[in-house]
Amino acid sequence: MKKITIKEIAKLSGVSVSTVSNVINGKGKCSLETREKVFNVMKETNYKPNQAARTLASKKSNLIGILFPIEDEIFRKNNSYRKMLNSITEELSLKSYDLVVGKNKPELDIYEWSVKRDLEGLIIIGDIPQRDENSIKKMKTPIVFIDNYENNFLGVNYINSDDTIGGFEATATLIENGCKKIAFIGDKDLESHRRRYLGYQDAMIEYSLGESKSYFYENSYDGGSKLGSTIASDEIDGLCVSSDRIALGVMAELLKYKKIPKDVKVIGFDNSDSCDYTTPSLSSIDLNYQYKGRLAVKNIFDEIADKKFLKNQSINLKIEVRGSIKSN
Amino acid sequence: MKKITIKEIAKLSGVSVSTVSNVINGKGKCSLETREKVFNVMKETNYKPNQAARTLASKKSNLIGILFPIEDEIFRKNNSYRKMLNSITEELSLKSYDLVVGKNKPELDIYEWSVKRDLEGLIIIGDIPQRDENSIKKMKTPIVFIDNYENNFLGVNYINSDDTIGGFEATATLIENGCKKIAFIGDKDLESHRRRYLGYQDAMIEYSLGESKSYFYENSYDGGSKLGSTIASDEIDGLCVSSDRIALGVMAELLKYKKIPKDVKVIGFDNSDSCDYTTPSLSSIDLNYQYKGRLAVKNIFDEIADKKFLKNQSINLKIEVRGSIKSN
DNA sequence: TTATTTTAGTAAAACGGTTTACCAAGGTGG
DNA sequence: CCACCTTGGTAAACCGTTTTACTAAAATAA
Repeated sequence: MKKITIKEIAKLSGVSVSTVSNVINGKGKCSLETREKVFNVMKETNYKPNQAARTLASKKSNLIGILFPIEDEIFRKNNSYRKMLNSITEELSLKSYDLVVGKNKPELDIYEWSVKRDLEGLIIIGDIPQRDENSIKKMKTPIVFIDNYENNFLGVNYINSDDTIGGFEATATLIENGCKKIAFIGDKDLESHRRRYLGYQDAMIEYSLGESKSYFYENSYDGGSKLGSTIASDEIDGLCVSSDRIALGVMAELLKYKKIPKDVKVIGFDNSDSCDYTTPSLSSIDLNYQYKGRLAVKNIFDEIADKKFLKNQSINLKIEVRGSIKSN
Repeated sequence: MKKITIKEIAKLSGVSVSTVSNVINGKGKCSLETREKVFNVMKETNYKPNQAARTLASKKSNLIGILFPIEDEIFRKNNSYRKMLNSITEELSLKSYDLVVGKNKPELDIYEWSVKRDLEGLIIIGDIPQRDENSIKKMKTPIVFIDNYENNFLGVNYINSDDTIGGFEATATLIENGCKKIAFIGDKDLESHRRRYLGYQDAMIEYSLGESKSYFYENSYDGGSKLGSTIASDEIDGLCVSSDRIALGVMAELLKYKKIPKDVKVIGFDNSDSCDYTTPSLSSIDLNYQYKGRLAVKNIFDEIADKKFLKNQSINLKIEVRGSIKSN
């Protein structure tokens, strides 16, 4: 069976190759009549243009790249990876684009990768090392950073969770549920946690509550667990915890001394799956990765289409109220 | 700055384009001298061959595709997605391949997608609908199925967890830790659970223990939770549970009546993150997705290189013993 | 010595599209 | 009626590689 190419289609529909190309891409002028004929032939023969040839000729690969962080704090302990990937591929598929996943390691030169594959856009999760900064600057195609707290490039779109507001809302929720002595727990080494702490402080001021003790510890279950008894003795009645992991650790220990949510109410961050698997279940702030992914793709398409794009975009966070705040 | 192509390299090193191509691909004959000269010029100019052109000319895209299940039972509640993706891209990067993620939805014709992108191989997770079967049969490039329990194609490589053995090992571990009356819990609708049940039965026979009651329920935390009190009254001392999700539900409820692991020992499947976030922590069988991903890529490369490949491969599962079996 | 093979390399034809420059025919305005 | 635009379409160049078929020179065999 002869391979069916654009030439074949041209021959079968009695027009030139360029006309077929024009029909495919909706460019140039062409009568309705010939357009239909060409479409019919394409349908009958089940012709699909070869992507490599198109890419070579037009520099349009219909491909955007993604790089995940090597050490990924956020993705390590929940399935945001999956949610975001799903929303990205969903959005891309609407325009027949595909997603290519690069291996984010030192050997990879981001710029060269993107040129080699003719990527039309790039999504990068997390901060990037200094070594990559030059690559980024050279890039001619749209770039979107997600969860990048550190680097600061021009002409690059940043998508970040609105952590400060998230911290505020989390705290406000506790207050509105009757808490007076609210503590914050977070990891000082993480910018996201520091921002959430700011939001927490804002809320305490806003609601005229003195700032209670706050605890900074490594972002781990055991870390939280170790804090449990301390918190019990500190007569805290509300806990705004900057990660579910810590929160679950704290809760497990704290439950030995106090009732949750009766004595102490707890809210975490990440809305990871584990939140549902404790008693009481853990209320949490959802980081909305599904939306982040979707937005990243939209931004890239907008920029490809030469529309204006926003330089910084903050993502609203949503609170999932569960048993650790309200018992039903 | 002039764009640097293979022609440029040829000119600068005073050889023909074909010689440069040969040097790049290590084909044909060529003196050490010219080889070095060409390499030097390539290094100086920082030349990287354009992938689209290579693909067009050679049909080698250095790209393999992956399709995740639309409704993914296994990936829904843990981060195997991430682990597998990491091991796949890691393995691919060793040979400068990239991974392209397709959106697995009805509109996607798997075969056409793979032809359009000149994919050199395809990894498909989970069962596929009948509609796709023809696509698979047409495919000329290697395919690897992971976690496909339903379809049965020739010339396709299947990678599956050895669920039966997993069920056996899980049960054996309970027995070796002193359990006598061991129950199995699983979801009858899931083939993986059914296989684990077989392994459970094998073990009970092997160790000359009468099969105790087994429970079948939907694969959910609440489902497990509802079973908790029943199990408490059934005087069970060991539980082989076919998913962490159910297991965590059971444990939460069961803890109201019994001590774990003293009175009842529990083991789950999936080794999800949540296992660490309970007291006691949940022992679990790891499904080894990291290895599955790695193996899938290796199989594809082997088949590309025309080596023999195994038609069916079973993946050993590893037990993570935690607090729900042994207290330390 | 001559015939034959090997080595090192080349020119040109693919690969399968897009894009540019151009053209003939038909319509329009002055 | 002529000059000019619009419409519908084409031929050929081009995108950046790989691959095929071929050759001149050097090495080896007879």
